[in-house]
Amino acid sequence: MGINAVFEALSHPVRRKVLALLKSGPKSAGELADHFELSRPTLSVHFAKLKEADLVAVERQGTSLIYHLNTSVLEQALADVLSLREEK
Amino acid sequence: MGINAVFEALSHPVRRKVLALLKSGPKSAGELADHFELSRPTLSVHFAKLKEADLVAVERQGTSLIYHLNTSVLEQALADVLSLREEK
DNA sequence: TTTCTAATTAGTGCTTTCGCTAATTAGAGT
DNA sequence: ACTCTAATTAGCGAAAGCACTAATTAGAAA
Repeated sequence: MGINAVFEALSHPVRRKVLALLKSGPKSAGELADHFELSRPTLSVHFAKLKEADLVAVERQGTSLIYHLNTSVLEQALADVLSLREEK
Repeated sequence: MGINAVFEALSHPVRRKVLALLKSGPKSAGELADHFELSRPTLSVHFAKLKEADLVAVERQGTSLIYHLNTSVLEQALADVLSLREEK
């Protein structure tokens, strides 16, 4: 996993937009979903991939799940693109 | 097209390794292929995706095709990751 | 033109991704 | 316990990704 999952996660436009939305601050799943014309379950799967790549962190707040952007992991991916270092 | 193709291209480890190899200078398709345990046709398709994303440029030299890294496009992708700007 | 080498395109099979609807889990409020 | 809302997991079908072998294109050299 690791960097592979990160690039895989970044490969889909919806997931990149989710990250962009989180840049301005943490948001609930529903709040994020309102920015797309996709079903909640579909978005939920996208969230799961971002979480798997550790690009976001989740926190429960009552009945809502709040997603946070994990900036450090994103910046690491960035550094890897810059230097074109490869995993493994 | 555009940024979408770039991130799509970056999503596969083989293609990222190709870019890393090109960092040290232009190389022919065969030269690149020697670094992988994949068939030439398979690699050829990977090259095509990198070309489609404009991450590499190709130049014919006799019977060989020489691939060059297109640094500016790569750095643009990098900038996009940094700022999390989204296309469209 | 024939031949050889370098590389790509065509065609196939398998696996993964992605979207949907339906069903399930989790917490809050009554 | 029941119910409502928020969100995820399960299951399915369509589409795309990836690797292979076989066939094709392009240039160099005889």
